[in-house]
Amino acid sequence: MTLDPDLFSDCGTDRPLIRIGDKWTMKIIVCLRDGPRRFGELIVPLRITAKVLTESLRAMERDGLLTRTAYGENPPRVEYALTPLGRTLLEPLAAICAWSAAHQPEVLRARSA
Amino acid sequence: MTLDPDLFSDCGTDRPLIRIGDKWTMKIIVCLRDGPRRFGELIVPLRITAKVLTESLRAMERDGLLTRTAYGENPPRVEYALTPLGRTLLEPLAAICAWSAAHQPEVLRARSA
DNA sequence: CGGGATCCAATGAGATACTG
DNA sequence: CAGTATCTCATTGGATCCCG
Repeated sequence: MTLDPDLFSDCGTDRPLIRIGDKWTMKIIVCLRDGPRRFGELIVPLRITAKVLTESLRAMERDGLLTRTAYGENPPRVEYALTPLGRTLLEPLAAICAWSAAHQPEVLRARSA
Repeated sequence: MTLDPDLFSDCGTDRPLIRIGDKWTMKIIVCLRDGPRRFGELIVPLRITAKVLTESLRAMERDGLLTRTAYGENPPRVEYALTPLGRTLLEPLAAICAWSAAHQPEVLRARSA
């Protein structure tokens, strides 16, 4: 059987809906797993610049994956927290992590050959 | 509890091992799911240029996800097939597809708001 | 502290033309 | 048919400086 020429026509854009494989989305999800975090708290483990972190957080906020809460204090304090929707991403994330953990050596062996 | 500054230090590179979210890898896996396919057969549903398809296939071959078999015929015939390792990617792929199918409307609603 | 503004480098990927 | 060779462009992400 030959492949359907329109096999991927229902994908909307040509990218997957959520850029699940981009550099930051999944790592941010992991960082927020155990509760809300502040901007400066996220910067440290991610080793990300403020600009890129801001862009990533805004994009995830637009998609309903997390919420941004600014408290009118001085110095300013802002907290980011996963929404229930964002939390559902933990499941496919776990599947990818499991695959990676299970097959990483195999890939590295193939790559070095 | 504050975040471990070295939370992601064991990730090797800063990218996930397999670029599971890049534009082509997963789509190619889907195309090869039901058996070997020829180069020209892959081009049609993917709507990809020959150059990019070649690059993607070579990268996946290096990682041991698929095999390339050239038959010494004229006109040339080349077939690509998933390895057992490549086939194991179908599982996390299914998890992502399930998430996308389940939550796509929700994301689109958030995005348009 | 939590950004915004600006500039810049690397990568991915498309278009086009050519070939064994 | 199954590529290769160039060229070009858009996007991502990093560096640096500045601000309320």
